[in-house]
Amino acid sequence: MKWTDLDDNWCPVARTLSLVGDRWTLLILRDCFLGMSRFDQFADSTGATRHVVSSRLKRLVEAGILEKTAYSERPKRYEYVLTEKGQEFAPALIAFKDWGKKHLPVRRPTQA
Amino acid sequence: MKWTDLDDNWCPVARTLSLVGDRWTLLILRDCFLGMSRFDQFADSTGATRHVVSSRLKRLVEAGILEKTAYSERPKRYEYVLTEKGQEFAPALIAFKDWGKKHLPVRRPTQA
DNA sequence: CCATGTAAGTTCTTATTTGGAACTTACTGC
DNA sequence: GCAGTAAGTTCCAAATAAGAACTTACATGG
Repeated sequence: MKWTDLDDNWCPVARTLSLVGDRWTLLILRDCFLGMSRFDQFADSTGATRHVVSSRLKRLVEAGILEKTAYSERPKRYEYVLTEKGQEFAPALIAFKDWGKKHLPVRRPTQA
Repeated sequence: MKWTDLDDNWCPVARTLSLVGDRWTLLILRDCFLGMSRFDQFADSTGATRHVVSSRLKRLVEAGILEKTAYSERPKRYEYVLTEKGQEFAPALIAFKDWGKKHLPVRRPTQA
């Protein structure tokens, strides 16, 4: 069975993950919650390749989780913003954050 | 940057996802919460291939999220059970379940 | 008009992961 | 010895990801 076959699975967790469960997707959503909205911000912050960021953003927009809007007409420039639907991923990200803080403390001090 | 480089990332969400963010992992954890504990149960329920299930279980045991115990000595047979650490993924899975129920209603009736 | 810069992708090649199915091991029972 | 059970392992093909360069559409300055 393929991962993409999960979109109409009996289980809501599976249906959700079929949208956001590929690598880097949830980290892009994290960045949106942190206030980022530009393509290069996502690429720099997550560390994913530009192609993957592009592919993930397209998927998230198609799913109605992010909204792609132009913030400049000439030249055409876009930003990606969480929709209300997207805002509702907050509990999941908070849960992962709490888990990571408790169980995976940073072993060395963070550098800028 | 590779996905596996995230294990000592500044962000706890990233560190968490470096453990559980690969395809099928969270669905295996879902199955554990549902009471499943055997290898074939995970393979049948998730739909992932046996190789992927094996690889994911190994990773989860290494991370201390699941515990692999023998429930039979002859022949040697194993089951996988959530540790306390693993139990603490419940909020994340509940969040995805809630999101999926609200935003991705099943379009056709589920069959047995 | 040309060069440079910016932002957002797109393309191409290589490396890695996943999908699929068969196979292997260690037992039990007949 | 064969069939069955449970838990993996192996191999090959397909898909995805990593990495880096390239392209497009603008603006600006000389």
